[in-house]
Amino acid sequence: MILSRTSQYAIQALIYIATRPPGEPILNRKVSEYLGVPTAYLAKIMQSLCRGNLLYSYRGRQGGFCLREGGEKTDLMQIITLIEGVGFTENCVLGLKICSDETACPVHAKWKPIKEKIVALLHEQTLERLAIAVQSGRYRICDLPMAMMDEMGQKEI
Amino acid sequence: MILSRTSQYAIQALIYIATRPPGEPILNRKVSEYLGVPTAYLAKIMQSLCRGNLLYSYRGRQGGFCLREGGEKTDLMQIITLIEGVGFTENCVLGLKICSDETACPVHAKWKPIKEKIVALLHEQTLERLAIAVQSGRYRICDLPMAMMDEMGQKEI
DNA sequence: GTATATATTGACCTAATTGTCTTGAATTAT
DNA sequence: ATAATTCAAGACAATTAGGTCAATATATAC
Repeated sequence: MILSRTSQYAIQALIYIATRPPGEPILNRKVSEYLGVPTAYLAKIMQSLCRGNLLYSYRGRQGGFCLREGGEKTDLMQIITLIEGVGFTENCVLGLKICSDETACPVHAKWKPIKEKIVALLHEQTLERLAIAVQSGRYRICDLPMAMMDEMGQKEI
Repeated sequence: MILSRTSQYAIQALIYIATRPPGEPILNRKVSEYLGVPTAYLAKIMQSLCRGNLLYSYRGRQGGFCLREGGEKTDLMQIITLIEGVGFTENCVLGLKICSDETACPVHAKWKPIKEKIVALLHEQTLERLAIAVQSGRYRICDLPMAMMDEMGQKEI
């Protein structure tokens, strides 16, 4: 698996939050129900995202989570780096501790341009773009069919 | 991390075996010492590679492991698929159970061509090519400096 | 045949990841 | 003030990946 489950949940949650009206806190419980991911686990991930300055959190009634100002400009690379660290793209494919342009594993040279493409892709995918894609109805961030998703939305707003 | 440690060990071991004279069994212990990976753990991985028809194993004195006939044509994609299953490239980046060209996550379309490039690269990297690259002395499959690697080689042959 | 060397097997251990639960702190509505 | 609601924090449990060990089966050398 390319991304850890934790990164996947983080990305899904952030895209979902980005599709909601900004400044209006959304509950962790609602996000987890929507995405179908474990509530308590998502809560910890949301905490990391707060500590990583991607989200604001508010306690008490009317509380919840909001994107920070400018948060729509956050891209997937930032999120993944926050959760998994820089090793995600920097480490050697074969696991060598030392693998650079000078002293390389036999895959290094071929892998490098692909890695750069991956990084470029992850950088160009901002929450803003992803949220718009989802709002268009052509793309999904969870496995529930559209009908159920609408239903859940109606019930709560 | 893109590849699991297990896949990394498997690839390193197979490349190393491919650099040795074919038909001459090499000990698991020697491979693990050369690569600097846990002997007992590598033994289990070698077993998987036997069950996956990439290696032959021989017990008793003069025993060890050999590439199967034509094994030099084995490519990295085959090895990874054997160890991690097909999900490695087929699964959705965001972890959705359902994500195809028809019903997709918002990254799917952009990710697809990159994924294809990764798969193509992994397919063109055969043990034969990788072994030649390592034998040229320009590339490494373990973290030991060349001097120590030579030394280990001398001691045993 | 006996001893030695090797892979095989399965049980076991350890660490990391993923997931759960309980308690506490902060905020708001009444 | 009080009660209700929400996030924060840390302990805990379950699962998986990574790693170890001991007993066994098999082959070879002598």
